[in-house]
Amino acid sequence: MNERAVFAEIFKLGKVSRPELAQATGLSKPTISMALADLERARLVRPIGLRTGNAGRAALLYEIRPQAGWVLAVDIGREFVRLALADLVGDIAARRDEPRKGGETPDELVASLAELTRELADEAGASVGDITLTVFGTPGIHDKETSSLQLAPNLPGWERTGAVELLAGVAAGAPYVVENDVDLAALGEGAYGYGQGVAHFALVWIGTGIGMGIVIDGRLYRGAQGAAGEISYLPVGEGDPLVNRGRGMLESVASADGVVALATRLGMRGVTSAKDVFDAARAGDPIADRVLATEADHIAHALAGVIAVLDPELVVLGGGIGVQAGDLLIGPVTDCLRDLVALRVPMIRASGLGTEAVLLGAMAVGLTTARDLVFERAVAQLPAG
Amino acid sequence: MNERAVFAEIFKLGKVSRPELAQATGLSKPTISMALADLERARLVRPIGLRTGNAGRAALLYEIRPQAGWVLAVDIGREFVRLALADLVGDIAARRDEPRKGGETPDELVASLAELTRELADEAGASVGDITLTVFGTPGIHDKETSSLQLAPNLPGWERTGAVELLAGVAAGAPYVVENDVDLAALGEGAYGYGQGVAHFALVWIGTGIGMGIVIDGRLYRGAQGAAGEISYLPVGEGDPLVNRGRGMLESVASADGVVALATRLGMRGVTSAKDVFDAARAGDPIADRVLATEADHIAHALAGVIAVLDPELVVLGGGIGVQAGDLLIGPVTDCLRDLVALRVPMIRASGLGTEAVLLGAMAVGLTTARDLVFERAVAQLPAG
DNA sequence: AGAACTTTGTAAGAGACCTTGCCAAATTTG
DNA sequence: CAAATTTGGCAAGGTCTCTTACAAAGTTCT
Repeated sequence: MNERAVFAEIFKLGKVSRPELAQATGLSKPTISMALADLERARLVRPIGLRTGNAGRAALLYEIRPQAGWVLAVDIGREFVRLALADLVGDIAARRDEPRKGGETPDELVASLAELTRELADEAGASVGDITLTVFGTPGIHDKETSSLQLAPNLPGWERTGAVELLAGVAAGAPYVVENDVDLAALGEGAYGYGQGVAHFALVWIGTGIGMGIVIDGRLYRGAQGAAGEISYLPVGEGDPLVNRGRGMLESVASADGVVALATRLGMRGVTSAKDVFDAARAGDPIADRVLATEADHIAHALAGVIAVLDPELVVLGGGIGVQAGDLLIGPVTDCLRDLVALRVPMIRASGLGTEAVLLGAMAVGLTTARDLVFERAVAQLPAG
Repeated sequence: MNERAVFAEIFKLGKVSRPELAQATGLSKPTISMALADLERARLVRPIGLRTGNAGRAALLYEIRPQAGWVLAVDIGREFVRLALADLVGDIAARRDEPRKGGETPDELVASLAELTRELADEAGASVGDITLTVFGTPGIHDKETSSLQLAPNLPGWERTGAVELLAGVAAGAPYVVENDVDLAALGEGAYGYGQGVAHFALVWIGTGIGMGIVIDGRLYRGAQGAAGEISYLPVGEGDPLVNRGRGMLESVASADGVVALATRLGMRGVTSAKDVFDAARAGDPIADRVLATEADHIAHALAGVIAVLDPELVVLGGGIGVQAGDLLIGPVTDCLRDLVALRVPMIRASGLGTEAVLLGAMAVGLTTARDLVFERAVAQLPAG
């Protein structure tokens, strides 16, 4: 139908008049009026007032009715659970970061998420039943065959068949999507970060673990098993690959733990986190400098492989290390890549989204999906209403 | 329009009756009749006769008019130039393999290709002017900005700005497409080989050089600069990466030259080509076995990186080494990958298309593009005719 | 061999949908 | 306050496709 095109256009343009819609969609005025009447009956859009100031008659402006749908985004991280509830236009009405207790069973986690969701809905002046769609960002790989999470050691119990289906209980049975957290961060980068308007890019996530989200033609690429971008297993650095089985070579040398281990090995004292090393480097500590140089070298070698395969236009560094030390790493990594890459080195940038990347990505996916859902549902019952 | 759907369906089904088309497209019988009348007036399809045998009235069968378009596929290889001329349904009407003189200038090469094209057109009972589209497969990367070929040392002179435009002269100014040969081989594998029906796969080409073609969602993925899959630069094997600058580490250890070099280093005598080594291995030569094992190991390590990034459903080995030694390599490579890959190892197969892969891929691209071209052209002048 | 049945192809009618053209309403500008 | 301009609504017309009905041409059964 034509209503779909009009609906999509209103999202793109915000407050908009009929003639503007006609212009944008290429449809005629009567068609636009008809479509708007239907959309208004379906309570998807609403008139917002007159725009005066231009010559001629004042135009009646329409906008999406924000309360036509609600999206809940949930980032299930290692230490925190983050939630955001937004209306259909994407304005976040309620937000919460909650430290995780650790070692919860799936049931316990779902129960606490459900409680938080109720609180958020209250705060937003909505009810849990109004939630159109929930998007969960989790570590590991969501195996849809068995509804379980693989390769997610920090979520014990979720590797069991059917465990993922428990998440339906968070928002009273509303539809939900489960996506890898790094993949969501990549989508967040594409929607709100440096990936805007870039067709092909990769987000490399370096933190406690290492992963990569790949965006091709503006859409997430997951691979055949949903394991695309699992670069923690890239053969990088010295040593027998078999020694590090199960964790991945790149991950063991380049992750936060790897940075701390190397710093300690080189003689730094009192280092308990990667951030300590970066702070020391900023203060001019020569050992920390060497650690950083080694880290940049490892990252560059990993990126060389990624670039050879994918030839992206842009690589964004995210995750704990990307956020904390991105500014220190971009330069050396780019320099090192010049020696490793055949053609032009793609842009390398540090993510500006910080710890919000996953949640923002979840919201971006959720909003586009929710818009389709809401439209489908409303149009299905249009003839009756 | 609806004619497009009907046209596409006839390609898929071959000889087909109106009721079958109605069934397949979901359109009604009168609509099909109308569309067929238009297509016939445009000389895109033709009635081919009655099908009797079924109960009821005999159905009039229609098919694509093969002479409605011609596609020329050209594989510009290192030692040979291969050409094939096919009609719009894909039947190859004329075929030619010509050894290259070596060291030709672009003008000389184009002139000899143009002469061969004339001969092929004669053989096929067509004229050069009938050719709808030409597809060229070349080594290196086609830079569309400058109309030149990069990273193609075997095609001297083609790195100059505008050189690629000379190719228009091969088939009297008909539209043409220039694509990397390995990428075309991947598309060939997708259209006629093991890649049929596989959404995400990679074709790894190992011969004199090394490359990879990536198919994602059934379509070729080229990357931002057209350099996706240039895996010759993957950091694999021992040694200083800088030593092998310009050639790529993987390429220097795993290509045909690399195999010969390793065999000689390990003490084999009289080895001049990789094929000698494989023949010896088949005859039970222990040194050749070791060379093969090493080769399998190198390939597996390279594939481990590719798989970690792309998570393909299938990896096909092609090119000289893939074709000659695919059967010997598949086993050891797969075994080795089990130790290097986190999740399930994708299928690894040796291409069955042999030296035809590039040409078949060029033909596959050419046919789909030519169908669109022919349709567009014919429908544009329909109102008049 | 002929009647009955099945399938195919065409013609006519009807309905949905969108556009064009025209006119009234509302606001700014001179 | 009138002219100009833009907006919104209404009516008529055209295009496209489907449904229905029927004629045509084959097969199968008796």
